[in-house]
Amino acid sequence: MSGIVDLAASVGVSPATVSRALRGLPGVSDSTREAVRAAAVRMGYVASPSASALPTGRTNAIGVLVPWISRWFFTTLVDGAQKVVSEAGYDMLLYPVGIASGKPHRIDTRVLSKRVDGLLALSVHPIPEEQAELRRFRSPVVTVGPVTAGVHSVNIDDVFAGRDAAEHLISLGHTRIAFAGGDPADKFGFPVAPDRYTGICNALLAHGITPDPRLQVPAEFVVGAGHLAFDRLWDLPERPTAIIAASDEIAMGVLYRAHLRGVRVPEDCSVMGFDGHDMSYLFGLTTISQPVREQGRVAAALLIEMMASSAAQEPQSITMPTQLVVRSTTGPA
Amino acid sequence: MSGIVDLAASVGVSPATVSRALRGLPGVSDSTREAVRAAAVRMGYVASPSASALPTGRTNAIGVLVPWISRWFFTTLVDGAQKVVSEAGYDMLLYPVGIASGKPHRIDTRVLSKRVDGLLALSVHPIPEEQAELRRFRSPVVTVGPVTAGVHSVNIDDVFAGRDAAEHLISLGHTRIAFAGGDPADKFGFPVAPDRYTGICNALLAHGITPDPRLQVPAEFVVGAGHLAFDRLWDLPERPTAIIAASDEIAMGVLYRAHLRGVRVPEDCSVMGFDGHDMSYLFGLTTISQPVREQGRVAAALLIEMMASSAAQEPQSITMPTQLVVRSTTGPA
DNA sequence: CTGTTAGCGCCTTCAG
DNA sequence: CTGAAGGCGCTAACAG
Repeated sequence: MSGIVDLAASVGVSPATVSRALRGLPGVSDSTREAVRAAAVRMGYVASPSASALPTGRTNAIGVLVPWISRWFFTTLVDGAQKVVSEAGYDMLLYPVGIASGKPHRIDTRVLSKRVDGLLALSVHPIPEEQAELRRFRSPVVTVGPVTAGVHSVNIDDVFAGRDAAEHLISLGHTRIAFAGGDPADKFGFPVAPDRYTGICNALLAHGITPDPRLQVPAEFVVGAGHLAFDRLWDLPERPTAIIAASDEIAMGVLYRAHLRGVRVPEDCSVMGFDGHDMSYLFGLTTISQPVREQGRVAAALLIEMMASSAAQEPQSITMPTQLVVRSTTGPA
Repeated sequence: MSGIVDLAASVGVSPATVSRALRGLPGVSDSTREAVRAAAVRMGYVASPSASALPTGRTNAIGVLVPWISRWFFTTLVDGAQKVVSEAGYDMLLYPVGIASGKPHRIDTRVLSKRVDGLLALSVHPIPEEQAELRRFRSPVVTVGPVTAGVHSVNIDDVFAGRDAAEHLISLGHTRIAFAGGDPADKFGFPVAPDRYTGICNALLAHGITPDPRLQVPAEFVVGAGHLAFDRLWDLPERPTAIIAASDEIAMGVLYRAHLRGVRVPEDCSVMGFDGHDMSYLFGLTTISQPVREQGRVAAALLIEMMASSAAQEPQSITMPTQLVVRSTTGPA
């Protein structure tokens, strides 16, 4: 375990010079710098991040707050961010947050701010405690998903996306359009599914169709939730002619269950989802796709830019476009 | 940003006492400990990891080397490991490794060993440089997947799994059994797909069937690779009656392509995969399932146990069971 | 261009 | 049970 002192001694310079040489700081002659570099490689020396974090106050790492790392949406965001982060020379700390256990993010600003130079918070819940905690964070913060006032964010327009989905079905002649999504037990007001539903309702109303509340059934963002949602909708006295699921994963569950019950898609019922899941094409699923990996990249890039320029910027909200992808699960009413 | 000195002053004790009190070390009176704790909470004090890493040499973090975070297998491993890691109070650093770019792991032992107390290496390639680097690592290392001599590992028996898959098809009367997997361009000898194929061949031979090399077509571990693989197999003069894909994802691609070309599964051709992907049931996919999340948990637990007990243990290899899951994509020949 | 001198914030002997 | 002193490995301000 050679330290900076050993290296300095072996080259015949002071530790300070080694530090300057290796970090590319000015004020070192080319020959000295080269000698130091060569010796560092030869001895396998790398500065200890912990040790240099002390005087500089910079850890050279960013933290990522993730609710469910195993869900496609988050995995893909992290994947997008990771490339940018590692290319910028930062390490990435992954922090699970407690939504999975029915509780919202548990952001412990104190430890975190001593561990990382910046924070990427995915799908932050719009509850005051959580948002306040995020704003209290001393280093730059970027969120992906629901907007937190005073914090930079990358997102899509869920209301618009919902409208687009409904417009597609309406143009196919559907009027009894159901929605599978939203969680009545959610005490934290996570807005994604509700926003998408709002967009749907807006579109219906704009076409003179009154939204039927019975056609809205709850569903978490998992495949399994689609099974139950389909059953509830299909057992209704007046069935829908089309189902919009709050995510592609839910839609996949809907399709599965429909198939099992002998319901033909799209002849008996159209189905569509949101997100543009990598596998949705396997099901021929019509969807409102969003650039998930790209959002991860953009958020990470913004974060890194903020960390570089210490000047505090006006919080900005970057909204990325969504796109209707028509496949074979939607058809005429 | 209150430090340990401020806290100590506010309680009226020395920094040393604060340190002992907060870390639960013996030699502090209950009353003092409580007073310190209360003050810490009140002032929002948490010890800086960087600062305490310096004297102790422990960073309180573990590193995870991941080739492709967005692939289901790795995501699920990380998910399993994460719970264990965070519950043990460690932070998790995610390191992308360069396999994606056609290069093997680039393990920079030097930085890493100053950043983390332990390493979880997923799907390490069996090339000497990489394995040597892993063994050189000073802190505990656990791998998941291919075994590295001298390093603890968690894995499954891929040869056995392959044999099981083939046995299932043979028992259904199949003799022309194809395999979609393996990468001829792989210069690093990643053994998973080859091992599975070896198991298949063993089973065939045990039943007096000579493996036909033309029935083995390459496929990376992605859905898209299944398309091409199916086409190549189905355009053969003598078609197979069953296809074993090296992973469920490849199998999904095979199914998609088969469906597109009007090939009925399993009437015209049986299809099965490996891994037990969360979504494989949606396709009725028969598979050899492995406990992926559990492997992540077990590997993380082993790693943490090693970090706790400084005593070096004999490297062990934990092999987890696989299981045939019969669904509807396999049937009589 | 380079070395010297102080810390960064915490932990850990060793006294008391 | 508690405090004082020294050091972990590196960086930063100041000399030279």
